[in-house]
Amino acid sequence: MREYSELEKNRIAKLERLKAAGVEAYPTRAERTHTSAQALAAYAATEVADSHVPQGDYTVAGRIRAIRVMGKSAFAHIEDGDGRLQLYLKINDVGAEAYQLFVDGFDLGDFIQASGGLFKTKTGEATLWVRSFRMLAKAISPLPAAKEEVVDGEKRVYSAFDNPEARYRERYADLAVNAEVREIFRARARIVSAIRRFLDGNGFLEVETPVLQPLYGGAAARPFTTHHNQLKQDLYLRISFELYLKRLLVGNLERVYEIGRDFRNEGVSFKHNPEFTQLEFYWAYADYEQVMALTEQMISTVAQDVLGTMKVQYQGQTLDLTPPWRRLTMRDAILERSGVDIDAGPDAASLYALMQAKGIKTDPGAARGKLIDVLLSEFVEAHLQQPTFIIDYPRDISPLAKAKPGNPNVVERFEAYLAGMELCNAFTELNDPFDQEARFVEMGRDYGADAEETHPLDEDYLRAMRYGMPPNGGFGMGIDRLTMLLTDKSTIREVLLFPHLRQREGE
RNA sequence: GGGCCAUUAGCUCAAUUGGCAGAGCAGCUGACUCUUAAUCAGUUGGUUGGGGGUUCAAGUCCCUCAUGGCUCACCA
Repeated sequence: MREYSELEKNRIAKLERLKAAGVEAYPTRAERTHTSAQALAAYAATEVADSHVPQGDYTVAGRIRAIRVMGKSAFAHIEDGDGRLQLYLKINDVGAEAYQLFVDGFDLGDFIQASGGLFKTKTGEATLWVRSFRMLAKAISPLPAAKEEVVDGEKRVYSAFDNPEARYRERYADLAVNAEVREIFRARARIVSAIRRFLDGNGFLEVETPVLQPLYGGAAARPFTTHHNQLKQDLYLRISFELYLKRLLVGNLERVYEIGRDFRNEGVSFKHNPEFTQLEFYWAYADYEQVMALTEQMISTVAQDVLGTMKVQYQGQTLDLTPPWRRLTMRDAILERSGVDIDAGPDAASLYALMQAKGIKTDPGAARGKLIDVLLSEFVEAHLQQPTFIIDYPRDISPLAKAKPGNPNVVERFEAYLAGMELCNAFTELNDPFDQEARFVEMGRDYGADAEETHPLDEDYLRAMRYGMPPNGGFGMGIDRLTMLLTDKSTIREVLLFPHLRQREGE
């Protein structure tokens, strides 16, 4: 049973009074001739003899963010999608009845439409001298911010709404009250659109592949499971797009990409959300060197488009995205930071022994790829602040990547790191159906003890590959993480409109 | 899943050694026809996250549950 707070009861009473006075509190239509920014720009461009006399005819609409009543006149600030505008209401100009209605019936958070001319107050703020106004939508619940004003071009916030849990649970209120939060999502949209422009401009075709899949694959992650009732078939929410996009290369689509949602049934952290937005592209006749070059070009171009610079401020440091980025083999990276030469440990047992000798604690049963992963995340990642490509990964943790010619234990794969965080993952794609099948089987053996990490053998994918798949380079990147980097946010939740939170009791 | 921390009015936060739960803003009443954190006077608002315990007395100490934050683990 919903219970209204004292403040909400007040507003409901006001709503009743407005209705009694014949005011429609939720009219069907609104009118607007100018946004706040358009009105201010139009006024600024107007020749004005006496700035204290209202000029022009503007109708604006927005949410009331501040009200200052001084007896028989009142000031208010409204906020719309473009910014803020001050309103000035005077009893002589709007009429006693309407004026009283405003003072008694309008609250912070209400949507209002107002018409009049613009003038400058004696403190110099361009302000709408209201001739008429009306309610567009009455707010029943008070917005969770007490006060917020722009003074001397500087924003001052009082009692800001900044409790993270409340902000994420009631993101609508967060957005309504915190303009800088709206800005994050505008930036996010510009990032996605810049990526599309870049890939489209490079001859890539945007495609859409199934989210509901009979088999999951393309990454090592636990899937969400669902069920199709009529077909009586269990389905998985995809954990990656990879195997479907590469089927398209078999179909002679040479450059494809998809931007969409992946789902991974795993832990939630500052850089993991159960669903996240992924970009993957596949590029026929290219290898990982070409993909690397395209990657640094794409990300630096996006930064330039969105931020106007390739030197990005992130958590107090400057990340320079200007190509070319540093390239470092995984072996050298690990050797440099931990003193362990992974080439000297060609199998799990010998590598484990090397790590033991250095006093590095690990799980003795771990596969070689896992051990390398430990070395990388423990010794190297934190040092990879400036953009760096870590290249040439061990074969046994890369079942979809092609081996480096002359070195069967190493595959042509890279990951880009920025601010100590993995940003993207790419490789020269494996296109040999026999090798691919062997890898699938191998994965089943290496991780067989843990059924959840077993990579299911995708027979249809192998069938596709047997029709012939051109040599190609593939790429995957989390859009959320790129957005974190470009908006200077330290957690993924800040760049997701509705991050996953545990359900509250009773909801 | 583990560890640490947090949860007090609509919002942001106080509350000494366990000793009458407070402030600012918002709200309400009144004054005020160029204010901008408007100002001035008055005033309402609390199951201190839920449950249990110790105590003459618990926001404060103990147990437990819930949610969140940070962190570790997990995450080719």
